Order: sequence, then C-alpha cells, then structure tokens
Amino acid sequence: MSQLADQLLTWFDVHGRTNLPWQIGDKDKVDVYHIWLSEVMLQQTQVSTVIDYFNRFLHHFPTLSNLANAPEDAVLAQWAGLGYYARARNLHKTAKIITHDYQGCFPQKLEQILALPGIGRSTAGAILALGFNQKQSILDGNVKRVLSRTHQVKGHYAQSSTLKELWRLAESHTPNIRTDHYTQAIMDLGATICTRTNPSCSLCPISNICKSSAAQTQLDYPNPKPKKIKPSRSVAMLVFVKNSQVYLQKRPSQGIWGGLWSLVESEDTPVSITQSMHAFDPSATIIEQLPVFKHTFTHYHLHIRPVVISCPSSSAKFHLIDQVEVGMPKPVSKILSQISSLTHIGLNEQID
DNA sequence: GATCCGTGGCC
DNA sequence: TGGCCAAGGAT
Repeated sequence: MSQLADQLLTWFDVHGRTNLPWQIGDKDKVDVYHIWLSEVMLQQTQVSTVIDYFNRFLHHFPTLSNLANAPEDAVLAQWAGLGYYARARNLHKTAKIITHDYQGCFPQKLEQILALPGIGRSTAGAILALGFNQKQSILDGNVKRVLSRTHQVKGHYAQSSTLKELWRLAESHTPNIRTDHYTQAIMDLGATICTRTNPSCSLCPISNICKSSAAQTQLDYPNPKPKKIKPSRSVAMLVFVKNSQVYLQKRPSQGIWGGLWSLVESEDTPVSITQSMHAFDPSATIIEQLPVFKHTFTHYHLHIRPVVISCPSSSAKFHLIDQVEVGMPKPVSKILSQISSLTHIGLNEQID
C-alpha cells in the first residue's frame, strides 16, 4: 500500500465523515441507489447544497424502482434549483435501464456502469469503490486538488495531459484493501483539510509527503485555468396571466434548462415584446414591468426583464402558481414568487 | 481540446 | 460587488 493511502486510512478512522445521509444504510450497509444518487447530485455541487435535495428526492422516490416508474416532470420537479438538469434526465434514464436490462440490480462491472447515461469515469469509480468496495479509482475535484498539491502536478485540469497524469497518480495510490474507506478518506481530506483556499496543512496527515507543503507552494496548485470573459445576453420573460394562473411551457430537452417548464421568452425590445404577446393572445395587455435582474450561468450572464401580461381571452392551458408540480428554473420561480405577492393584479385572490 | 450545462457560497 | 469554482459528463 502506498504511504499516502496508509496514512490517509489511519487519519480516516478518526477524522473521516461517517454521518452523510448517503453513508447511512440499513443493517450497517450502504445502499448503492443512495450512493449513485448522491454521486450524481454531487457532480460540480457542494455537499452542503446537496443534503436537502438528497433527502427530499429519496422521500419522493424511495427506491430505484420508484424512480424508474416516475414521470420525468416529477423527477425534474425534485431536481429544480439544483442545476445541470441533464443530470436528472440521465438519472431517470439510467433508472429505467437498470430496471429493464438488469432486473433492478445495479450492475457491478465498470464497463456496464460507464455505459449508463450520466455516469463517467469518476462517478463509476466512486459507485464501485463506495458501493461495492471494489478497487476502482476516482478523480473528482477533491482528489485533483490533493494529488496536484502532493505531487506538484503542473497544468490546469482542462488539459488532457494534466488529467492523464492525475489519473495515473490516483490509480497508483488506490489501495487493494479498504478501497471504500480510502475513497471516502481522500475526498474528506480535500473537503476539510486540503481546501482550495486556506488549507490546514498543520492538521494534514500527509503533509510529510506533500511536495507543495514542503515548498510552501500549496496555493499554486492546482494551476488556475486561464480565465475568460463571460458574455452577457438579454431576454424578456413574458408572464401571461389569466384568472390567477400563469402560462408555462416545457423547454426542449436540449440546451439550457432542458426539460424544465419556463415562461415565454422574447427579445428584449418593445417591438418584439409587443409582437410576442399579441401572437400569444391578440387581446393581451401589459399589466406591469418588473425590474430587470441578472442571472449568471457558468458561461454567460443573462439579464431578464419580466413583463406581466393579462390575456383574459386566451384558451391556452395555464397553471396555478402555487400548485406547479413540474420543475422550473430558478429565475422563473423567483419571478412567480414576486407575482404572487402582487395584490393589485388579483393573483392573491382565491378563485373557484 | 473546447464548449455547454445551474446554482449558491465564499472572500 | 464580482470572480471563482464545487464529489463531472456529454458532445
């Protein structure tokens, strides 16, 4: 066993996290469904954010079979607000595949798991290591940070040569025994000791073999990615209102907010807004313009102008604001919560 | 290899 | 305030 793994396992026995929701299973045995769900939720998402979503999701879909048989809208509704919605759609697809192709039992071979939608190399390794104690490696953000510091790996993560070297190191350190504990341990170290800013090297169990610690260059690793300017876009969101209800439409599965229900969008110009609202309902009239606000994605800023529009003669299908059982993007639910508080357009009045 | 894909917390 | 990025994967 590598010295790093040995010292990490010793540290884990005292300082490792053991109370995360997905670490607790019946009969002291983890549930692979829970491990898989947590790993997908944790992709590019911090533990503190995931915990509430994880518990609520499991409450709605207690078993993999429940998930497979649920409507996609119900799954997306539980994912709403968590972001990266392809994860939810792929999770649902994979649940169906496991139900139909694997008799409901999670496959235990790397090639089988890698073939499932939404599961890449690192998530596959995590499922096998944490769920089945197989000797498989992971390379998530924590492991990348720990290993790039320990071994002073040059280059940023987007470079394939850097990833290749980090994967080589990750596999070289993965022990034959207690792979489950080691996998949890190196993630715990990255999350609690070897943090991105202000790492606690004095408390680190592997500082004696860490090249960055010896050279006092911890903050130089991982090397930062060259930064890019985020472009800005503008859009008007049309809130069509009728009898205390709003109009929502399901977005295509491809692209931003795929599969979620959102407002009608228009180019943010008076002419375009007018055209769009009259195309929806010739008798539509603007009730109110709410303040423009900014929503920032990973790769661009979006300036949103909500326009509240009355369309009493529309025959489209509307939704009761407080009874939307589908997934909505964060800015849309934000707009609807503002609408709900507007007393002067009658939305807070109950109707029959 | 580069880009797309969400959101929230941190400093 | 705003840039940064977190238990990545798909194309």
